[in-house]
Amino acid sequence: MGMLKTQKIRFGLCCLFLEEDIKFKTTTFKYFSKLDAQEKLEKLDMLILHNINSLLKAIEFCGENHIYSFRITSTLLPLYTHPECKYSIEDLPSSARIFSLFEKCRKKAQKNNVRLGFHPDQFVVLNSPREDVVEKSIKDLLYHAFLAELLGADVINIHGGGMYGDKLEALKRLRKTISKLPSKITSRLTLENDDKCYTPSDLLPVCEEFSIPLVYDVHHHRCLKDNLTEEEASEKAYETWNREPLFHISSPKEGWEDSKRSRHHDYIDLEDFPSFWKAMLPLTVEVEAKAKERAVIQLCNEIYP
DNA sequence: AGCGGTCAAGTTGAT
DNA sequence: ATCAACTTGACCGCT
Repeated sequence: MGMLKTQKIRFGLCCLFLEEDIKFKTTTFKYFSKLDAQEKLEKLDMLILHNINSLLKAIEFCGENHIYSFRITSTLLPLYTHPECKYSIEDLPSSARIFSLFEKCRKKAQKNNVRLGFHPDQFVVLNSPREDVVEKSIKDLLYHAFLAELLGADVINIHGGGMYGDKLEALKRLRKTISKLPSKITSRLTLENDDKCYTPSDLLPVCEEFSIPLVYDVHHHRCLKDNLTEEEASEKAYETWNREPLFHISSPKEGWEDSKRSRHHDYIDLEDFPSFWKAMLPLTVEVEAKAKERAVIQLCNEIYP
C-alpha cells in the first residue's frame, strides 16, 4: 500500500546565497600574475578547496530545504580557461583531495536528488563572426563539460548569441558551430531564449535539428515576444527535452512598463508565474531573483502552501 | 574594519 | 561615446 507520491515542480537556486553563509571565491588575473609559480599553485589550491567545500555545503543546504536544483558558478575553478594561465587539477598540491571532493559532491547531489547545471557567462558566443571568439567559446564549453562530467550535471545552458545586423545569417553560423561540437558538449548543451535577440520561435528549429533542448525563460519571452503564446512556447520547449525539462522564472525589478524591465527583482511575484506550469510535470524551474535561496523558498511556499 | 577602484573575455540598447 | 545589463559582486590595496 504505497502512498501516492505527489509530484511537484522542482525549484532551482542560481549560484549564490543571500543569508546562508556559503560563498565562492575567485581571483583576478592581474593580481595572480604577480605571484611566483609556487604561490600561484598554493593560491589556486586554496581557492578550489574552498569552492568545492562550499559546493558540498550548497548541495546539502538545497537538499534540506526542498530546493532540488542548483546552478553552479562557472568560476568554480578560477582562471581555468584564461588563455595565459594554463593549469590542471593534477598540478595542484591537493589534487587527490580535490578529485575526491568532486566525487563527494556528485554522490551527495544524487542522494539528495539535487539536479546540477551550469550557465556559462556572456562571453560564450557560438555565432560570433569572429573565429577567435567562437574558438574560445568552445574551450569554455569543454571546461564546463569537464566539470559537468565530474559532478553529474546534465545542463550547460547558453543563449543564441548576437545578431550582427543579420539574424538569419547569425542563426546559420549558430547551426554550423553546433554541428561541429563534440558529444561531450552537445549531450548537455541547451539553448535559452533571451530578452534582446532570440525568441523561442527563432531557436526551436535549431533545437529540433540538433536535439538540443530549449530552456524556456518566460520573463525573456515577455520582453521579446514572437508569434507564440506563453502556453504554446512552454509546450514546444517542453517537447524538446529528452530528460526533465528546465524553465526559468523571474520578476522585473521596476515593473513591466519600465525600459529596464529585464532587471531582476529580489523575489518572484506570484502573478508572474505561469500557473499552467503546475500541470507540466516533471519540470525544473530555476528562480532568477536577487534574494536567492529566500526567493526560492518563498515561491515554493506560495505555489504549494 | 571599511571603502573605493578594479577586474579576461561579447553584444546590445539606453543614456 | 559611455555604460549598465547579463546567471552573479568579489577582491585587493589603501586608509
